[in-house]
Amino acid sequence: MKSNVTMRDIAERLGVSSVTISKALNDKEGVSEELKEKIKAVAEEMGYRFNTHAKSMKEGLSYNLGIVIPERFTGTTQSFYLQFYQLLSKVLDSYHYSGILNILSQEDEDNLVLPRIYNEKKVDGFIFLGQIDKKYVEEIEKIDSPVIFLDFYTDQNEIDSVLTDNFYGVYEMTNYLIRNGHKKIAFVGNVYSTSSIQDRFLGYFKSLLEHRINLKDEYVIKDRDELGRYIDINVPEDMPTAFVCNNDEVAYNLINLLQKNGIQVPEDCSVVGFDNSIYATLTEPPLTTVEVDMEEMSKVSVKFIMEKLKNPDKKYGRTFIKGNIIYRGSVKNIK
Amino acid sequence: MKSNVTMRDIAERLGVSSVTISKALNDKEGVSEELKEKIKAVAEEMGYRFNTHAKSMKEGLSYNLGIVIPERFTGTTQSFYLQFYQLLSKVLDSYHYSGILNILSQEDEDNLVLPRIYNEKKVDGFIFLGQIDKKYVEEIEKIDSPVIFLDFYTDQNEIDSVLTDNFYGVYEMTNYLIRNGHKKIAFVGNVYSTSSIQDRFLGYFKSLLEHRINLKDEYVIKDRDELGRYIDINVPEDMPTAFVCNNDEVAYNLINLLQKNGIQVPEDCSVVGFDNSIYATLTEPPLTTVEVDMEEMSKVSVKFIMEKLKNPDKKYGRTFIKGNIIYRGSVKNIK
DNA sequence: CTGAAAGCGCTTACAG
DNA sequence: CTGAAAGCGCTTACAG
Repeated sequence: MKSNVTMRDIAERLGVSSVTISKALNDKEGVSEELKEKIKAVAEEMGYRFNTHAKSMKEGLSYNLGIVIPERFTGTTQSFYLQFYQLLSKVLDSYHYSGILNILSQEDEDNLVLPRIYNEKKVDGFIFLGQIDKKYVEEIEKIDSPVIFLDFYTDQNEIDSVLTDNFYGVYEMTNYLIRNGHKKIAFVGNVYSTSSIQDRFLGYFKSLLEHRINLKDEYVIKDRDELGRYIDINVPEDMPTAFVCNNDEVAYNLINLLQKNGIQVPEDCSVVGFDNSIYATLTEPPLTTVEVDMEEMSKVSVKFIMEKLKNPDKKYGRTFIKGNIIYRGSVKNIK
Repeated sequence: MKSNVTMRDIAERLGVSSVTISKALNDKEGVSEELKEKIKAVAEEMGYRFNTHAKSMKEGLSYNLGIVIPERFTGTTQSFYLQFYQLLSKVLDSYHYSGILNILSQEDEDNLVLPRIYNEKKVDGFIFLGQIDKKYVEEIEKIDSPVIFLDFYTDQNEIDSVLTDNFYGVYEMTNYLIRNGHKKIAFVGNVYSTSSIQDRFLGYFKSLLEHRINLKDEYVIKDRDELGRYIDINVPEDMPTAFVCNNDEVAYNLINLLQKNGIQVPEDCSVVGFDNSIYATLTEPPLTTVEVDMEEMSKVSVKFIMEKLKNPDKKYGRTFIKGNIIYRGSVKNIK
């Protein structure tokens, strides 16, 4: 297969002009059906491959999107955002777009250096994943291409973001526990750590409020310090019948801790998580948890970018995508 | 920031030609140092962004590489290849290249459809990750751009591949067990399942041979059927003092199984894994295992592509990259 | 239905 | 040290 076959080559071979080739290959008006078929056949036969760069230059579109993940979210055990990238990549494919991954180094983030792919016009827009430094967000706002933030928002800036509905996810989960007869329900997570955890806590709190259950101070249990480092969990003296954990990993740790102390899950006490990550299937019993709808979030993010590409002034603000409760064995009906 | 600033705009502003701008911005010969500095300053000030597509069209290079992962390796729990993509992406960055992820759907693999990014000339070469159908490999060989296979090889074809050294990894691990006094050593894995597992088994076998230890049939224990589905592990009657597992997940399952039967690790018996995946840190005690050197494998793969780009006839064949043994608590010295 | 002309934004010889 | 000309491979009006 020779790679240097151009439309002109096909044109010469058929004794027509390259304009006609372009029209035929792009299924545009103005070429007879017969000629069109012939052109397509010859193109195939000659091993013709379309040169996107020529089109890009004409149109000013690259048909690529930049997906940016800050370096600190890319450890060996953290595949959450990579998973997102993979889904985004699939969605982009359906728009005939491609995704370019850009790991944002801590250095570039600190020095407010925008991604190289921006300065080289390699992409038509960006999706930024995860929490990003405020100053850097201000820098991003200067970008004159569509930008969507996925799984992050900040009130400081006018940004469009697509988020998982932390609040309602935990709200519904807590309702579910209450329907199963639980009243002594604890929340595990540091409310001052991230706004996701804060929202999850508030969902739990709203459910308690609606059911006239008092929020007890000792039932809000820290799992990490304010810098995000995990600390030992202190099980309260007055044992709850259920624990709402801010994520699956914490639920996993908690269950191990409880079992070491001879407390059986779910017989003696129920535990629920959030994320439906690998940890949710590693506990015995497996965790009832909230599955983040990454697929829907990816679809919505890309759709927004495409709309903004057509209409740059379009604003979306914050868009919340509901997750689904995955029912497994870690909750007991105690009615 | 206006995006439509071109070299010509800078040229007009400074009363020089766009050729001079090009030379200055690319640090080429033929522009006085003084003018060069001035041009760079004005470019910065005008918010100039380089248009890669124009360069690509001239040179026939896209400065992008396609990273292809078959769909079946992309489940929620399988982040191994995504991890690779991330590392590759970083390495590519140092070459001023970008990586475009392409999930190869089962349908396209079955129908021998090459990635769209190939037919659109969006990339200068490909790195294929993981095992791929023979017929599809034959199709890939027709690609007239550099191709490297990462973590896969087949004798059927003349392909260049970068592989983890399964053989020597397990060989050294088994030697390590023997140095610690173990003689009754079992291997856990189905030798007929994949060639990686086969090679790991052979490494184990070589170590036994060198130490004049007989290979016992009942010490080669199946963990899955030939289609790769996990089956129950049968612990042999004559209990080994150590188990060499073909990967960490299997080691994790084995340890759980042993502990359920009242056998303590490493007190009663030692267990080692392979991969240094998340499972290696989830066991109690954590697993002594072989860490695949993904970083080095990524570096080598990209380097090969770059060399092949300069010299298309260059052949590398199979390149093995050694992993490192990570020593943790799952092995006991029984001397 | 078909095509000649111009242009997208660079870079590469080559001439001065 | 500086620049005019040509070309990379398409597409978009416009003319016939």
